[in-house]
Amino acid sequence: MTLVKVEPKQNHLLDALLADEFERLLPNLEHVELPLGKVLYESGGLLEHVYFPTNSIISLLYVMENGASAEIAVMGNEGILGISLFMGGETTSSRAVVQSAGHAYRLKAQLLKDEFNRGGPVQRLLLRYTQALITQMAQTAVCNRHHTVEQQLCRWLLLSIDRLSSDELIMTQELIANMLGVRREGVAEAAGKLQRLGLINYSRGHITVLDRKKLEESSCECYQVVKAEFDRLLPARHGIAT
Amino acid sequence: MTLVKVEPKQNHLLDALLADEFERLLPNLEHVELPLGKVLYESGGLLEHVYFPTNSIISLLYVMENGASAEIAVMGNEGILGISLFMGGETTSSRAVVQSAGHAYRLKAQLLKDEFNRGGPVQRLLLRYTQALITQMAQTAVCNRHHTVEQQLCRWLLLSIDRLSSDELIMTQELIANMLGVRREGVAEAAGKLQRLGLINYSRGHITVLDRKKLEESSCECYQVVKAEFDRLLPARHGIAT
DNA sequence: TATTGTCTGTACGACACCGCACATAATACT
DNA sequence: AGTATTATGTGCGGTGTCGTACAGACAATA
Repeated sequence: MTLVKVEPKQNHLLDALLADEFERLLPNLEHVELPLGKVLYESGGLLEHVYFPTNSIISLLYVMENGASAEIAVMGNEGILGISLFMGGETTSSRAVVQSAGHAYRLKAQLLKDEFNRGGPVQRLLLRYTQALITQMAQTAVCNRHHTVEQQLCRWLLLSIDRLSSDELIMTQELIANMLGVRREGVAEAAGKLQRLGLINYSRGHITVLDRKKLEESSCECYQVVKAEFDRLLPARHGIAT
Repeated sequence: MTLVKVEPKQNHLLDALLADEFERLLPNLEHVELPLGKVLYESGGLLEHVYFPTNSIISLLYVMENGASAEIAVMGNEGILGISLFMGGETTSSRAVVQSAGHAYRLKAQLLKDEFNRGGPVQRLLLRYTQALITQMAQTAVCNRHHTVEQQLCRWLLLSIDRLSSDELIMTQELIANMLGVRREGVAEAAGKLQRLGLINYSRGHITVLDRKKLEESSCECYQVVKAEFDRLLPARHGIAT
């Protein structure tokens, strides 16, 4: 996998779409840079573009009245940001934040909506992705209820490196805490333990996954459930078929 | 509102669908009884029918490997059970259980799928409902992270009576505990407090909401967020328009 | 080099919830 | 009526997380 060459192929969903009649939209794709922390959608705001991340990660974050937050879902090069556009809601009650800096292709909202409304394979693929996203949200709810910070941290790290095709993350513990909806100290404790066990290496905002296998073992079942569902609904990377 | 007369109108979504070209499906609607605890879908199983609850409530429940459970979403006379059918997944990783006994109309899976694939207003309405459901799931995730059992119990009671158009529930604390993913004792404690405050009346499986207003005040913001989103996406009850 | 700001590690009491055990109360059964 | 079953209330120690506070470590900059 070439991570240097930047082209639409780097987003699997976009790649699959382009393989089909979606191709005519290619000139409308805009390659944009997404700096860490940038807010792409604000809760309740209008969606002007949809985003296909390539080497970036975007978090859907819900921010409560008292300022506390929790991550709802995360999307990277496997998906698209902005599903509420074609789902008919036009807006969401959550915020979209760049969790890992990188790039994405973006497309004017109306163009994607038109394409979706044509029905056919493009629509089916987008809906399948949405279903995968629903599974992720549901599992997040379960995970928040039953699992420890350490387990959740493992799950979160795995979901992140999967979407980066890399084993290094640029991410402070403070930010991870915001995502998981826990205290920074809780993340520090859990991360410290994982580091002592040799699963990861943590140093001032740079996390490196050293032992992916053991990380999966330390994670709760939620990671596997979500991954399996994504693999099932969005197999390989091409072919909108069916 | 006539709760005695049983007809498709008693499900708002179905009602809206029937108002349109969906009418031809009327003879295919089957009126079924849903006893408490009946499992309509099992995790990973195939969906043979979709259900439009009238005076019943259905819970989407995720059951973990160790047996612990958590409610993902709840649906009543405002919605439909079986969205993963037209979303393309065919199956879900959660279980659908009757949380409050009653009735529903059901329809063969293929018939709904065909109707959905025609596109147009029927499809748009089903997708808008799905988006509302997504909001509910997302809010459940947040709620599980940040709110107390007491707050969640209030939210849960409100969501339930809204879907029954009644102020009485038939539901043991044990079952509520399963839904919320907490211990029965936790529910007992919270319910006891609400009862002492005069908000509800609890007696061996019969809950009566006495002071709905105060119940809303004791609930977390999650209830209002979900309700507002349902009202926004599925206004009034008729008219598929737009 | 020195200083400042950022990131991380650790400690302590408080609190919510858990798991367990058991007592009480209401209902169903015979 | 008496008995069994089910539903609910309560208490206890244990644990995970919170809120707060603070100290150390590293990085950037001057």
